Amino acid sequence: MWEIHSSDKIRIKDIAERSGVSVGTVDRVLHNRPNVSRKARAKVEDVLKAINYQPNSYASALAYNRTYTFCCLLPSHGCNAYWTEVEKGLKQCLLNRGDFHLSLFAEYYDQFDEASFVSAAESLLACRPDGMVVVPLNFEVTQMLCSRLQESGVPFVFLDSNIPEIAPLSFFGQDSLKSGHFAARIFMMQAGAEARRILLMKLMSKGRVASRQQENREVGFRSYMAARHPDCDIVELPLQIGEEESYDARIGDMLQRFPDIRHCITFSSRAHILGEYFLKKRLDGYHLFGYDMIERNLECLKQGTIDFLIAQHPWKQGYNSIKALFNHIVLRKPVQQYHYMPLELLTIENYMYYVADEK
Amino acid sequence: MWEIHSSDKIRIKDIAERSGVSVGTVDRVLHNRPNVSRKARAKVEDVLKAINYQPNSYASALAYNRTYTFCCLLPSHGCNAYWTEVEKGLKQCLLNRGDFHLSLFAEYYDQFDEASFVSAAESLLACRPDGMVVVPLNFEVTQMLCSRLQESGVPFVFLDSNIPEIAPLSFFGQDSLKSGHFAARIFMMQAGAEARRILLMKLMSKGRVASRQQENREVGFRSYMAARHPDCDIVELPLQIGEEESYDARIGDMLQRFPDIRHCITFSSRAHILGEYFLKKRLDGYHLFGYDMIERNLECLKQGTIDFLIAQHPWKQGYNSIKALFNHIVLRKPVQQYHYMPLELLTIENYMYYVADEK
DNA sequence: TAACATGCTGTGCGGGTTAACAGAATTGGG
DNA sequence: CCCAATTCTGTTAACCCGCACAGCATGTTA
Repeated sequence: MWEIHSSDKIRIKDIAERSGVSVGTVDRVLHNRPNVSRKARAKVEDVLKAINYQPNSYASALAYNRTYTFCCLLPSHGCNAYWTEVEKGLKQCLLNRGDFHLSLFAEYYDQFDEASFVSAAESLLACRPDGMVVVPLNFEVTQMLCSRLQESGVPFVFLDSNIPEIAPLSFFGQDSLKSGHFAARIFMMQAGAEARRILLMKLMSKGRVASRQQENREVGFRSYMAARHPDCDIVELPLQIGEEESYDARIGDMLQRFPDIRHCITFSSRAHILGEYFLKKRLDGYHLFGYDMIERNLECLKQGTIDFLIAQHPWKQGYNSIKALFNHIVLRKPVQQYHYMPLELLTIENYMYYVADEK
Repeated sequence: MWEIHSSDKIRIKDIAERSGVSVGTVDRVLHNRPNVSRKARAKVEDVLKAINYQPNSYASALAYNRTYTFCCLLPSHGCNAYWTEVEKGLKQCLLNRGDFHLSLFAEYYDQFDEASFVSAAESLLACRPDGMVVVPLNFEVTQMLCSRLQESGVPFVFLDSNIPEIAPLSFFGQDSLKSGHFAARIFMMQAGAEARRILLMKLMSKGRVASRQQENREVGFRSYMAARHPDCDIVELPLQIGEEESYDARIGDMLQRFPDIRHCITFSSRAHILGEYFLKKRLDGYHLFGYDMIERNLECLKQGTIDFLIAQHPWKQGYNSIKALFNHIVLRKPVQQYHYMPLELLTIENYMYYVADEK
């Protein structure tokens, strides 16, 4: 019925033929070398525009015989499964492009220490990168790094959270506001419109909400609630990172104080703190909504103490960040500016088909 | 903090060095050529196993200088958006591999005419394919084609629906049973446990359910319902393909006959038939659950007459099918046997982040 | 002394890059 | 209008790379 051929690919030789000049002239046009008459340049450019020429990237890389250095600046995370997945994605993308000479350098910063961001950035700049993946901290320090990158013409992409004013080459992450909306829709559908009180667990660090994502999702969530369920009381349960031994008591207190609570939600990736508590205390009848497909959350999902998770596709975020830099810098292909991850809902019925990574 | 290099790649020369033989011997082992002592073969194979050697695919393809022909056998579909997406995925994957010499031939068959399957298969076999993508019809005719492929050692993958007994190289599609489960969970969460009657719209063709997917999803759905909501009455509304002019009357009849129905579901991709009816008649207060992100369903989702869709990722199914054949045949890489698409729930809040395709 | 095993060398695969050079076309000045 | 100087253009060839494969001389074993 139909057929296509990948070798319909256009070579420089074909362009030369179609524009009635020699390969030498085409080459001069492609590389902006001098000694091309206006007439010849126009003819070649016409053909180039008409056929959207994509040079054979392997052959090109082969001939250039150049190495590229990418750097990435991430929050330090220890055993945190989320950032580990991001890292795996970054590395996998690089290794998948093994036919090119690529290097990837990474540095970590402390999310609650601006100075560590600056010094990590400094040591990455010393690598003279051709491109960079940055997980932004606040505007000031991120801006400081990025303006230096822009000065030297080094493209960079933002991962996880965006700062549009700085205008990265590309952004990879989730739309936190919409994510909060979506969570609210599903959460309240389960709770039922008649639910009068719900619990919001917040993961804190040094007195502040532990991540910007958490903050923004909550904003989206609350805007949906204000519009659709204004009478529903949202009880907050803040838990400090580092004070794990106090969690059980604080959760117990809260549930005792508000015995009508049946539905809990968190915008952090640690729904399992509540899930494991329910399991340990053999509490039935609680419903729990959380974020991120990490080991401990998955276990709770299987056990039935977590009902819903929203996946963030950390692996894909990492993979696609490097892919964007590669396409832009090495292949000189155009790159989309915003890449929002899908808002994927995971339950006991469908988690097994959530694909974290493609080989 | 860490660094990796894609050019840590191992070459044949490296293997020769590490196993203490010459490149000639490594070559003989790699290609199962004769004249290699048991001792040398063992040494080389040890190294190969230890480092998981992946030859440079481009260099390899270059040296082979071979062209590969893939064929695909699909149901004919006219303007049907679903299969059009599958086709786009198939083509894109081929074109993305433009540095190799690949051809793709496609033939269509009539889903309700076994003879058309046989004759389409015949004309594809005449192309002497190196690999094939098949959307199975029933066991008999599919088996007939596949046994001939197996005889001549031509690998094939199944797309959309699987026939495990025939043991394809790989399968790409959704787990219909689990999909029905998942749909039931979400659907009944919205309907509420107190719902006593729901409507199930079934798309029919020549007196039979129009697709196997539809059938299997319904099985999954009903098994969940039987277990959790045994008292809920499932009213069926069969609509014949080709009798579109009768739809409105039949829907109207049914809704009048069962005025307590508020929640409707279909396992076909044509939820929009109901959605557009609700819109046209300005009926409010109905809830609708369906499948597939196609134009007309999307419009209903935006208008609010469809609440939920489950996406099937047709583009990815097509893309990954060709990718699997390519990896197996050209790159000689191992291929996973089952590839179930994620069960992704789409709503007005998150549909915009459903990514149909990557460039 | 065969037959087998091994190391070594060389060639081709093929787009893109780059440079060198000869010849053609154009320009500018007398 | 002619003759140089300059600019442009086509041709050619070397090179990038890892892999496939063939040929041959030299070992090694049965």
